[in-house]
Amino acid sequence: MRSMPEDAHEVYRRYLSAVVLHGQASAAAVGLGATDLYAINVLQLSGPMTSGLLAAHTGLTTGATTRLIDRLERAGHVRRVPDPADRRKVVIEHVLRPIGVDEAVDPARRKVGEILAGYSPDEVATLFDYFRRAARAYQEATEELRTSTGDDDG
Amino acid sequence: MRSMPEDAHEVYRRYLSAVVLHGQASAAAVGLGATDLYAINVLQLSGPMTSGLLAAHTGLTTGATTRLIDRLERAGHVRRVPDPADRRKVVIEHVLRPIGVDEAVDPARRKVGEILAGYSPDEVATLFDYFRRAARAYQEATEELRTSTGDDDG
DNA sequence: AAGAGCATCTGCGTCTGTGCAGATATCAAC
DNA sequence: GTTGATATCTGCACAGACGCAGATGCTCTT
Repeated sequence: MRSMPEDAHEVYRRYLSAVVLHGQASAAAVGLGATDLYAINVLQLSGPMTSGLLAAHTGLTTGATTRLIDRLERAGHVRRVPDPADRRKVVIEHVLRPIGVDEAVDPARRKVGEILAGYSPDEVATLFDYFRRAARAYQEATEELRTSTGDDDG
Repeated sequence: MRSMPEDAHEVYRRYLSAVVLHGQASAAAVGLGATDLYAINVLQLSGPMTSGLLAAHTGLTTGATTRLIDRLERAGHVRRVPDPADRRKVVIEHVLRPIGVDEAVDPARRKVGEILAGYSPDEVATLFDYFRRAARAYQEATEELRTSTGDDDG
């Protein structure tokens, strides 16, 4: 705690804003809406899942989820894969290289790559350790959010 | 480069997804839409600005921006402040403690705080150095995105 | 093989967000 | 003080996304 900079709060807030802002901007750049981006992130994080499970994760009804998947599939972001074990189910897979997403994200990726290249191996190890831990922390925090808002409120 | 872990790409992708996902989830938890969140992030990053400037930043028309500000102001996220120098202008200020945003973000903040507390002072310094650099990098990348998409495409 | 239950899809109505164009208030120049 | 330009706001209409409820196809039990 005491080792953190004075303006830690502010620095971190700005950092988060920048990351989220960029995420949205890149989504908008390839014609994605909020829910669509949300769903793609869910699929990236948790891996392929059925339509119903995706509905539960996003908090949408199954009907709305079908439309969501329609949009994503039409845009080439996901793929419908029939579940061989249960032919009623449809597994939604995130397609890693859709239309222009990589190109949209590329500038940021290159910039971050350059930044990371400037650190020593030990420092890079620290950073990636943080990335792993923070990813899990945010994932848990997100689930808590969804739980608390999805239960009593609409 | 060579010091990065094998799965650096994957780790970082998951990290980014988690952060963006959490950003959207917390926004949704307090009833914010995509553009609204976007605008708030812009205001957090770049500070108070006029309605027209915000319109330029978000890529919306001035009319849509007025509505956007209406929503944000009604929800208590921003405040309209008349510009004393030019009474035609309205400066939009981000209000730091709106309704339940802090509470929504609190779980994540606490988790990240605990993670950061586990690092040595040197490591924390490295992390915050990264936060600063990365924030700028993402900000620049976002502007590049907006420029390339806002020019020729709608 | 028949019936009950589950997962996903489709039709329809509603609500929100956005663009467009004109209106209003203010500033700058003469 | 008047005129032209600028910044923001308002009326109207359209497009997109969502919920609801019924339909379809599949699975499991009997």
